[in-house]
Amino acid sequence: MRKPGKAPTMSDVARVTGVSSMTVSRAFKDDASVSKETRDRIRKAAEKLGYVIDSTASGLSSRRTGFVAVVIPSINNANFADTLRGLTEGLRSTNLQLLLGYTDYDVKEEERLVELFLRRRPEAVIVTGGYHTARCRKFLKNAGVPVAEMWDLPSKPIDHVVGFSNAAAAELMVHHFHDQGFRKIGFIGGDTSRDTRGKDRRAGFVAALEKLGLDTTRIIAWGTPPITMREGASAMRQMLEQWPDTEAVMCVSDLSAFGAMTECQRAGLSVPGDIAIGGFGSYDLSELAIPDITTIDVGARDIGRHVADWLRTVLTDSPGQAVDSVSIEPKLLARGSTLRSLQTSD
Amino acid sequence: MRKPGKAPTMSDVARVTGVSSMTVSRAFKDDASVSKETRDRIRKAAEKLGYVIDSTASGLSSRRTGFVAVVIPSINNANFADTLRGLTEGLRSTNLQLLLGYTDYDVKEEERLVELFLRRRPEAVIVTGGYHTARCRKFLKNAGVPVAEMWDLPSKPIDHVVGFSNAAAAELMVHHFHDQGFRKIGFIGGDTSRDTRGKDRRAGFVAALEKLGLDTTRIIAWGTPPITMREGASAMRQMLEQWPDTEAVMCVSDLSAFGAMTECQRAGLSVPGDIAIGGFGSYDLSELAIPDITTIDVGARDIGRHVADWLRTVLTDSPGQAVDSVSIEPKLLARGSTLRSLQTSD
DNA sequence: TCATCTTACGTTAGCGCTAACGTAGAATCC
DNA sequence: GGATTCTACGTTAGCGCTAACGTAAGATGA
Repeated sequence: MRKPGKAPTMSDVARVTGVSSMTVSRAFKDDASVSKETRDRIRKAAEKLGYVIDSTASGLSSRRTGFVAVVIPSINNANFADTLRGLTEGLRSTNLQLLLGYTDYDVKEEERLVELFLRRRPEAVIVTGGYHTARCRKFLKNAGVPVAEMWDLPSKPIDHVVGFSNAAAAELMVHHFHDQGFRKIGFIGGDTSRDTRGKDRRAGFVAALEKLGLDTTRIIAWGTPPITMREGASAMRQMLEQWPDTEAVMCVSDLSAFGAMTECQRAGLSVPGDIAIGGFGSYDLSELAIPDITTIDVGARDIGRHVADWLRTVLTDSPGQAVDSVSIEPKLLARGSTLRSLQTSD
Repeated sequence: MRKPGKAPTMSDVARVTGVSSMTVSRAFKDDASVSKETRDRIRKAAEKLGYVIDSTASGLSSRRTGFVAVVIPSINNANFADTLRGLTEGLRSTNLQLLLGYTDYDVKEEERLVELFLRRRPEAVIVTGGYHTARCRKFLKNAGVPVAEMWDLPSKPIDHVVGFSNAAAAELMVHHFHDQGFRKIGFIGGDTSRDTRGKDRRAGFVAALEKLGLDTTRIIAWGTPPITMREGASAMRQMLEQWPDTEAVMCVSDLSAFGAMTECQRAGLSVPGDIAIGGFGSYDLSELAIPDITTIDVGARDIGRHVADWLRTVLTDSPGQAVDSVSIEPKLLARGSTLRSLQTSD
């Protein structure tokens, strides 16, 4: 820790280099008109002084903070991590910085975060999902900056959208089960009051079963989202107790699917011989597990990339030409956990 | 998006409520002396106007930004997520906000992030690990704010430290292997040029083997940290090819351990019957896997909590009384993947 | 009863930076 | 060769807020 006095300012750098502070300011921007020698002199003096430009002050003055507020449900989730990766990569060429927050799947916490973040005057706000508290919606609408909702296709978008239909994705899995000859199909997910994307998946699951004329009662809701592997295992235990003749189970995520599958295996059931299991999210885990787990790839990284593309257009390149919202097409990855034809003899 | 004009300021709120902007400022702080009625009137007017206080300006003026910069290697890692959770919980009572960045295990990227973050004038900086570029160290030392290094016990700490010895943790695993009667012991990890904690674990592994007089050559370095499940599987394939008589393998993380274990199982080897496998980090996965995987719990959440405790002391409560650095004691969790006595007959 | 304290505000002067405009000197043009 | 353009800076004002200080009116004390 540097003790003596306060941090050096631009005028300090200006003084030692014999220029005005405005020239120092210009020397720290890319497009400004400063001669190369002057710029190098200033930069060198700044580095020697330990000067670091103060974004707080420059943001106030220029009215450009360089912040993009991003709110995701969880920081420990391969899918959202992929989206963030796409975002980060797409914004690397800009000088925008992510102001990142996670809600733990709580819209009230989202509201709190959005308010906190808006105080920082971000140049754009990116939220996950299309469900928000009324107050949060108001904040986002009044923010005066571009807003993107991702990972969902809200019926009443606030502004820009990059997402997919969770219900349609769930339908993919149901149809796959049906194609494989399964008829007694269950669903494992968390408490739906929080995870709205999980709720949409479950709704899509039920709707698809109804269209096929199948039983829609085999549903276990267990645990607070994000539902863990352990909770997936507990849920499967309940499922087997309540409906022992279940032929296939769709899980709200790959993690719970893995937990459910290991629970079956511990109970002496063969997957998919005795019961088929599908997941959601295309985690590494679902590819490595034995058997590998059928899942749905939602193109998480693409979501981030699309959001970044839109951001660059709106914030820098050409603010005029609006980019349309993007609808991602989820893909089913059929694997061993639901394919009896692939099953190796044990 | 609100189109007309600019965002309302404090003076706008002051005007409609008939007070000075200073009173509005006070109405948005907790400890200030404003009558309850005036405060309520101001708050109500502000909400109606859609006024949100501007932290950029207040930070510049008060020289307190409310930011705590946090740099972690990865956002998709249950361990660091737990640490962040501990931090977030510990700071909830304050009005400090995390400015979060991830390095992808790259110290050069850490340097870039630290410089970027210092521009925001955080009130403290928290970094992961004790290895930094020279320029990054200089930044941190000159920052003029408290700095914490976590997840490691650096020999030359910059300021505060909350961590554990990765080498000692690896030793725990080696001794466990030895106790179980294993002598031909291997190590699977990523490219050590990046993941310095992984490097320390490997060094501790080698040192422990040497002390026991065992062969230290069975080491596979494969993949860029964070090493994935898939890379763990590939590494195990190489291990079995090069040293088919290996009895036990320590993996740098639970993820690679799971990949390695499934690779063995696919190859028809029994775990732990033919080969024992240990992981690191105590992920959910290691408990659910079949068999469950012996691992090392490093108290990730405690690390975050301790850092938060220290932060509260240094930044608010009583800046004078220094808190000592904290050394966490990793714990070995012995499980099925290394315990032959527990093995069930297949 | 008057000095003293307390409460609840208002005034003034910046925090460190940059937008907008100004300008001297050199380069360019026909 | 005078008008014009360009390059490389400097000057001025102000972004929106708060620290520090000031003050009027009521409360308190002996």
